[in-house]
Amino acid sequence: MAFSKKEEFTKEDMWLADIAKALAHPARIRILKILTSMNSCMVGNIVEQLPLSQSTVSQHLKELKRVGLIDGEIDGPKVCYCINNKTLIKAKKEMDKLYSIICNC
Amino acid sequence: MAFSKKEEFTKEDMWLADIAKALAHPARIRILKILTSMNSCMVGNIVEQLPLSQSTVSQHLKELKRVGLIDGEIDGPKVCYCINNKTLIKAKKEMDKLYSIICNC
DNA sequence: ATCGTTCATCGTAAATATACGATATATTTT
DNA sequence: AAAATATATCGTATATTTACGATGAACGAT
Repeated sequence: MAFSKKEEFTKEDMWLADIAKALAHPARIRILKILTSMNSCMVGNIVEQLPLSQSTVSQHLKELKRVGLIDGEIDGPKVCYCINNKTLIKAKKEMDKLYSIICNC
Repeated sequence: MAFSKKEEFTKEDMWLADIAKALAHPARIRILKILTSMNSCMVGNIVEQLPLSQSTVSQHLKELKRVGLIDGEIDGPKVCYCINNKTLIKAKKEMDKLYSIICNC
């Protein structure tokens, strides 16, 4: 491959594709749901609810954070993750825009 | 890695993650838009509008077809691709469901 | 100061994705 | 039957993703 051609598309399509990529693993969808349902947002509590190791969960959290779907706030030795509503609302808006273009929904 | 743990999640989360995966490349988002905007749906016409080779576009079409977002109908030596509205509507519905759970949108 | 807790990062291995040219297949045209 | 056209698939190379254990860094408690 040598290099990716992803850059040769519109910023809009690239952004949406990147959001989709962040959602492209059931663990990450699950994590978003967990973050919503729990009062606590500690990594440990998330790990408990997933069939994955702590390091793997940490990587998934990193990917969600990369696109801005979640934020992590350091709280002593712990880290408290939470949904970033602003990004999520933008994602929903862009997603709806795509659907309105390509579909009769 | 040796094996994937994707199977250890709910069918719902797996399905949505798989749809997201299909949308996780700007070329595939572009293809969906092209299929909507054009009367013709020949592969050749799609290739013309993308900075990618014919074989690469063919692979992207295969991925979209895999999850049922598009259908391909053989028409002589050509293949006519089109959006599968049924899958798209289901995808939108499931996507909205996710957003309603995790977001105040 | 050391210890336990919490989490990220490093190193590593296997799987999957992305991209292309070359080739194969199928059909239409000549 | 041969040539042209349209597309899929194969082979291949590189990049990225997924997963884990081990290690490291930061903090609070002892």
